[in-house]
Amino acid sequence: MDYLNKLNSEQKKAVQHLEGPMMVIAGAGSGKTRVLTSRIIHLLNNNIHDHNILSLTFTNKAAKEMRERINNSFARDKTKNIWMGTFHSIFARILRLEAHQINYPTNFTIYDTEDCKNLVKSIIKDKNLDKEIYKPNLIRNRISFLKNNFITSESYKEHLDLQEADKIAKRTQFASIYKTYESKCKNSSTMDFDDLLLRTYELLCNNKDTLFKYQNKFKYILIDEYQDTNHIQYLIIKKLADFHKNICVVGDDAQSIYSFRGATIKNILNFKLDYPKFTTYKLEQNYRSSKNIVQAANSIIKHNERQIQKNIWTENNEGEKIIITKVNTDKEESLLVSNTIKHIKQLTDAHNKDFAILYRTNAQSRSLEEALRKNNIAYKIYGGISFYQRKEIKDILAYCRILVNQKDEEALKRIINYPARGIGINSIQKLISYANEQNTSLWDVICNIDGIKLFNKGTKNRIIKFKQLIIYFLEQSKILNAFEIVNEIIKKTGIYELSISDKTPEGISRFENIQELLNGLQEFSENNLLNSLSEFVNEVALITDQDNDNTNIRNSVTLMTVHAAKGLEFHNVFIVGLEENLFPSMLSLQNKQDIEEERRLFYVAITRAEKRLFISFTSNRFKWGQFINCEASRFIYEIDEKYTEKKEAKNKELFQKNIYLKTKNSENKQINKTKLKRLPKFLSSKKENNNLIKFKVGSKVKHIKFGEGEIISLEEDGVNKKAIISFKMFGIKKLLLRFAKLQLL
DNA sequence: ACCTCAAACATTTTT
DNA sequence: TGTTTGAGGT
Repeated sequence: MDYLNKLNSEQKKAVQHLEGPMMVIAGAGSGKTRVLTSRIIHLLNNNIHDHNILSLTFTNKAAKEMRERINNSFARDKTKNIWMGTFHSIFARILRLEAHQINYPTNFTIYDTEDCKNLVKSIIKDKNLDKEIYKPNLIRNRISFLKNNFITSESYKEHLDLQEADKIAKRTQFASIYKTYESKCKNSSTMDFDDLLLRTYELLCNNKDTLFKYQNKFKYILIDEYQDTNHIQYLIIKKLADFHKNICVVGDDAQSIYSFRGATIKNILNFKLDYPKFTTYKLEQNYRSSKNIVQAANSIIKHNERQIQKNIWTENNEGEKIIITKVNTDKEESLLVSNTIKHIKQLTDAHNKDFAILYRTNAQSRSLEEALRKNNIAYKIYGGISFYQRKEIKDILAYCRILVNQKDEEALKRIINYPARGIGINSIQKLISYANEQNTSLWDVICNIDGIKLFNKGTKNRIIKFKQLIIYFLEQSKILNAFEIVNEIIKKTGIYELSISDKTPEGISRFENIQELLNGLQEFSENNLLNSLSEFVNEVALITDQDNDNTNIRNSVTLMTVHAAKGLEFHNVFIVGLEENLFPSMLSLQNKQDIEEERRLFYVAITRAEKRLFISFTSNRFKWGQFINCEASRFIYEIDEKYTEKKEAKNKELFQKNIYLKTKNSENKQINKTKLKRLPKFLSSKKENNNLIKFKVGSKVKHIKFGEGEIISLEEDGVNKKAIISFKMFGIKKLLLRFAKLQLL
């Protein structure tokens, strides 16, 4: 009963709730993970079998953490049958078990976002469509959006509004692309991330026995980060929980920040409609942050209308006030941050790992990096391209994927001419077209290349050689483990030679990455003796960088976007770039719901801090080669002044003048002068000038994202000329003409 | 098949 | 501004 003693009364109630639907509203820093793990321990203590428990999380890391904590209290053999993992990994597991029911092989492989984009690209090319109208990224996103709302290419026909939108955007062939995309995935025995959810839902809808089987199996369902579930996830959960209704969802509506990828706060707000007899527990005590930080966060979030009422409080110390600083440029901001880190390290026993710098967009990291390097402060940037998405890694993994599933077309396309073996783009294109015509897989065409008259002798021989190479690896993979087969692949294909001989800095880093992959593989192979290659391929497809995180070992300052920081905590947090058009983001300004999401994002940022919080904004930001005039974010004015302090920076070199939040007029005059000086430079650029002048009130325009619209009015002149446009599909938006890239119709 | 250079593009991200 | 993409040359 040790685990119960560590809980407060509300946590205890939530943990001890055994039967029936329940929702835990867990404020930031309220011990959410502890409640989840304690609840699982409590279930096990009450003789509920491990194989009857399903626990869903959003990241592998969260799942791993929970499992570790549970294994501290229980012997492994009592917990090993808990189904604990991400939505995607759990559903992939179900789909592999039930593959025969949905006409898929068990060994299907998974397309990541890049593979999907390449597939869309090749479909568009194959259909001879204009890639200016059918932008691969846009099409992929739309397909993903539809799948996440349970709209298949078949049911798309029933959604007239969606078709209308495509018609307006002149994407009349969208439905056909979608359909081809679906059938190509099917024919290559591959699924994209969205399929893992969509196919699971279809499986549960179409196979009553299977549904009963899993409804019965999962007597207790726990879901973490419920506010981030999207529609299809909601549908699946609802189906699975429908029989026992022992569903426990944990989340915080105030931390819902993923609506741009389909998460809907509705799922948490409407929980009561699906489970009228539910119980709510509110975890309102914050164990993480000082009083100042908690109350400042409360003062921000209360500006949101759509939320569940709660009162987050803490017994922690008052703490230091939040320091808000205004600077002139992003460069100064970076210096301010790095100097402050240095300063705190001198005054206290803080280490690099106790600091985090959070920003709205990845692009902001550059100047911060520079300043940290200058000050010799070790840092680590999160985000950007993850390990498994690096070209050199994906190329090797593509060989692995082919060995697991020869129909995996995107994998085959990656390796057929890598390393270069004289099978050029033309030959590959011919192979693909032929495969499409014959409605067969690329690999089948390669296997039967002898009977096909499309190629000359040389090309044919090279293709046959490639085929023999793959067949050799296939043979070898029967006797070698994952580590050994990958070793064989990189030696035999020449990838090893190729990468070790590249002595450029990038080449060396690529070689190191390959080494790291091999190290990981060796460890994996030792732990998974059976079928290790296919298991490795399956697992790796759903793994991300954040899962192998090693911040604490490396003792460096953390740089990341606010999104990436969710769930983490640091003693000292810097939130930089608190400016209108940046945080809140420009694209969110016209829409109240989007602004509320940005506010939640700011709330998440604030609540990462345990002891000290620093917020800064600049009046000029260098962006895309130009200085942009900025004003303080509205969010700064929303923090109750009781908890903040507008402070003069210590470094005289940085701050010759007193720079305070509210010195709006005097400060800005100075800045406007510098801005004006730069103006002629922009105006002398003919292209820029013409582009801006041609837009008049009443002009019909087209925007890349918002589609067609009409300019209602114009504001300001010169570089900052803005247009208020009424879009047919997206309503009224205010856009900076310089960035909007509007097309005159 | 490889290189070079200019144009285009760039806004949050997990699986 | 930096990076990526693709066109055009060899």
